[in-house]
Amino acid sequence: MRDTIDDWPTGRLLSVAARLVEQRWRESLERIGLSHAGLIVLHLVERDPLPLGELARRARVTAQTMGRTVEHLERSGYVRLVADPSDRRRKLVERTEEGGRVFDGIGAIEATVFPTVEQAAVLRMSLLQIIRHVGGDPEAPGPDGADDGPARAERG
Amino acid sequence: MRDTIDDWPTGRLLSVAARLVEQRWRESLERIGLSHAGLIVLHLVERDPLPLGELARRARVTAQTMGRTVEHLERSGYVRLVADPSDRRRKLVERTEEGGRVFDGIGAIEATVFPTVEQAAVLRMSLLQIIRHVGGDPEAPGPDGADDGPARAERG
DNA sequence: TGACAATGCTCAGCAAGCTTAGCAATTGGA
DNA sequence: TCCAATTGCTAAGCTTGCTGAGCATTGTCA
Repeated sequence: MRDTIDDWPTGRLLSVAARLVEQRWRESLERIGLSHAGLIVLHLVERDPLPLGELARRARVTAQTMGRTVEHLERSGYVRLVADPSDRRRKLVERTEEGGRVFDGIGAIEATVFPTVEQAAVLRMSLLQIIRHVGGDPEAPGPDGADDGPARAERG
Repeated sequence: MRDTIDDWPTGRLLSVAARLVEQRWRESLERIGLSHAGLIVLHLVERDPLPLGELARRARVTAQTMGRTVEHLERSGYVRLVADPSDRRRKLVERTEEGGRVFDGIGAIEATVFPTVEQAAVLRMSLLQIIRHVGGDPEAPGPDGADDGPARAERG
């Protein structure tokens, strides 16, 4: 009875699948100096600049992690940090032209990176359920401010 | 039109969901000095000791990463490293009694950590599809040796 | 047998999660 | 007005992914 992955708990399958897909992304992204985390940021600031903390909330990571990811993006020239005149504690993250070009070119390969699954819609729905259940819903505050609930700080 | 997570690509949802679930695990595991990665190892060596490389293949991580995870487990006293007399390059990873006790106590909380999803069976099937598609099937060699395919080295 | 390739593991270094601790700016109440 | 709490971000340190490089052992073949 050779141990087989079919018996693994779902949480473990989730971790492994996510890691493998992220790795596959890395293979596509590394040649343009972008990471999967950076890709998410470029996506989030597609329309308007956002403060660092708001980015963190939306991506469900801590402000510290987001700070470092943005720092790398900035070094690559894909985003720019702008001081918020209305609140000097804040730094707004803004996409550069180069960042926009790179991001727009990526949409095409998105389909080739993520493998085809039979019941994709159900998969999406399940993942959203998990995220909502475990991670809360940090999108309530809205893009123009961050006055509402903390992202996932209810455990600190 | 406030940006909402529902529009995110599935790969990104997968990453976020996996991370959130892993964090929840950490909250339960940290008080006993165990990590999610360590938990997987304790699971894999439940029956018999396995060489480090075989563990890496089954968990779909690199040998270096597995080496470090096992090192931490060893420091916590949950596994033991035994030299393989038949191949002195190898180190067999073996669960200690303490490791067995801890692992057995964890099964109970497994259900409380992973949230309930409506179509759990479809979710599992989808995750397995992704893993098989992206990560290959490194379980072919069998537990008593590692003579077959490399885990995910076809890209090196 | 002796040289070369393959295998198993380790070391060093990077990215991206996390935590705790801390500084600066803003807000709010006495 | 002024002090204290809150908020936004940074610093330092840990784990776990990764890569590339390197050492020891084993296997293979001339």
